Amino acid sequence: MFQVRDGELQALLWERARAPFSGCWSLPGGVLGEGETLEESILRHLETKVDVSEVAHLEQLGTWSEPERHPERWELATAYLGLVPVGIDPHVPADTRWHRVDELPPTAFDHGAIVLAGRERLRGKLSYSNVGFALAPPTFTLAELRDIYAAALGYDVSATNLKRVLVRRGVLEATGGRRTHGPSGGRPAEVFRFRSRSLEVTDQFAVFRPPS
Amino acid sequence: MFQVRDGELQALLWERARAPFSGCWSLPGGVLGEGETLEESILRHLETKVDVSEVAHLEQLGTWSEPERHPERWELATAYLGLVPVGIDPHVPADTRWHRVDELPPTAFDHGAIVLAGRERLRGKLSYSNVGFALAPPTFTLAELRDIYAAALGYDVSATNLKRVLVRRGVLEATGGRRTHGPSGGRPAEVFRFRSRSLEVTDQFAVFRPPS
DNA sequence: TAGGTTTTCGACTCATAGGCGATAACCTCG
DNA sequence: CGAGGTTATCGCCTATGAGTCGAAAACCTA
Repeated sequence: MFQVRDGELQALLWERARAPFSGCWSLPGGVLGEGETLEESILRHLETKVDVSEVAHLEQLGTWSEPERHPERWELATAYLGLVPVGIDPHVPADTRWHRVDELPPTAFDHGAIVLAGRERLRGKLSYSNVGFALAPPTFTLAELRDIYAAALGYDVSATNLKRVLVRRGVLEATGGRRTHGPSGGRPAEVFRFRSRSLEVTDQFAVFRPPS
Repeated sequence: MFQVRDGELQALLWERARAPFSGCWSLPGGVLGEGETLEESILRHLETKVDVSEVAHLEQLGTWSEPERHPERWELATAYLGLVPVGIDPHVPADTRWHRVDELPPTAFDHGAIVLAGRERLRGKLSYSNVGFALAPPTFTLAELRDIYAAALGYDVSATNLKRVLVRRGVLEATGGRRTHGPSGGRPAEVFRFRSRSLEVTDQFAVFRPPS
């Protein structure tokens, strides 16, 4: 589970009280039940940590199978990538905390590598899809969206260019409203929203394609 | 396993002799052994069908977990995408055949959907990576490479543009050799090869990025 | 109403992609 | 050996999308 918090990309982890990896931080999840779908299972285990209705996007990341990943048992793990919009502060249990992806604490198993794989997946999709909807609140100004993209991508982003690109692609649309920033004044910003709140991929990256 | 054969993208399938899905066509694979990596397992099962040293690229595609996918048992499947270069004609058992992905025969389980998911993954990566190396022979002319791309992508491709794009990206390089086409004459074509024969992703698709 | 602040717009440059005709370099056949 | 056919390649053009930057717009406070 990823969320942009305090201007940085953070991941939800819980601290293990028992061996193996006691004291290390671990991804939320658990054992797959018989006759259960992987996605059902993820949501079932997630419910013990957060309100799953706040998860705006969920997709399968991959399956890790190295036998050494677990010191005691032979156990595969299928990881999912989940995104929570900014502005939501889900209630989490005492052993569970958000951690900056850039400075992960010691992690259990291969969970550190899985988190980094999830970040790369997210970064790629931000460029060629509308996944941003799952990180952004329902409506937002361009400055706010720029900060979200910058946090997730890890580098500065120009608000001018971000708007042009996303509007041209039909990903963003103006709500018509305006919002003023704070006590310091400044021109009120236009308020935008994502046209769709389900994953859509930009087809423009199909290269070598003759314009039909 | 995909290969471009007779100018079309084809997938390797074997015909089931026993229930369930007797007479339907099935993906090569089998049950994961204890303490085995998924990739090791795939290669082990594949060895009974083809010479695995001819597989130029192998990557995990995803894990399918719907309980209804198997009529008798509860069974997950992790699928891999493998690519074999043109020109190789691996010896396969009697029950195993290549099938055009565009006209799949009746398939067992959800294997039809898995094949189509693999094709989409391949099509995407052809645009933003050098995966072509795994479909092309060691050296080739541009006309040959164009035909491979056209077969995999499903639409015509211009050789002029293909060369320009792949050379600019540093994916292709000329060997210096030339090759003449056949009895009908014509200017001899330049011979190319892929600069690298392992997967490399074009970074140009990271949009919103200021040129550092 | 002046000055500060933030947002937005427009003009420009740049890089990559795609189209098309011209030319190059081979063949075969008379 | 030259004419005509065939295939490959190159050069020039256009189109499109991305990135930069400065100017103007629209708010605030003093």
